[in-house]
Amino acid sequence: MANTTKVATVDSMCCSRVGSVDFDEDDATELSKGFHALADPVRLHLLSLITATGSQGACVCNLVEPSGRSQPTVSHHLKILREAGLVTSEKRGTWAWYFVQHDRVASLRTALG
Amino acid sequence: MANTTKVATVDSMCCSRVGSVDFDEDDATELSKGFHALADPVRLHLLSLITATGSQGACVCNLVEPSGRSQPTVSHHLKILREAGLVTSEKRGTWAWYFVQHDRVASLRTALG
DNA sequence: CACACACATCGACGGATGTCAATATATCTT
DNA sequence: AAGATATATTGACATCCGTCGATGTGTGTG
Repeated sequence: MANTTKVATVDSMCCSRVGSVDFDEDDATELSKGFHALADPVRLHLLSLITATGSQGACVCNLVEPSGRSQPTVSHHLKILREAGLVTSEKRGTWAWYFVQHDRVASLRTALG
Repeated sequence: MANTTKVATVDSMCCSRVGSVDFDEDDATELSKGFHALADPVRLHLLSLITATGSQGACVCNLVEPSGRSQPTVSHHLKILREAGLVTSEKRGTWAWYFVQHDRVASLRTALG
């Protein structure tokens, strides 16, 4: 109980854990943005494909076909994952590479328990 | 890698972990339902309030006012949490009590890493 | 039985979301 | 410079979602 105060929560990311006494509407709003990004099967599949590459990252050109969606749709979902902080991207020539932001994933996991 | 086969995943709940080689569209669809239930600040707040009661559970009558929403809206969100398997409910006289389904929460946490 | 109370369901509304075709932008190749 | 390739953006559309007021349902109380 000692390190559950607002002040003690680190890294600007987030939050009090769900179930904590000081888990308030602001925490809920912040957290819900992260879970919202995970609340779509295409995005979860994309995140899984990117995660499976380890630190190497995934090229968009290798994500479109396995996702079963059009290229613009994949681009749209990757943008949502990026804006939620779950992935980062890097342009390499013509290609775009995506990487998992493990810290953010971990913060969501931690908030659940 | 030895216990990541489909067969080895336990408890009917779910799933291969995100990033696992055999995390497929079906896993993504199943998981996304769980995260969808968490993708709303009101539902996260409700879940937190219920979690904070421990094994005692929370009466709906104690959830409406802190949520800042109308009673029908709270009832709507509780239904979504229930259908996602994150909470259970029990009628006691005129009141309805809600309890966290810790197994389900844990399965979502586990799927994240 | 009649009334009050707690909760669920229904109906409606505005706004958000997932999807794709078309188009724009940027980079590489010849 | 011209074309080819990879990705992002735009626009349109159907569907889904959160919200509330009104109403339904079941339970306890006088």
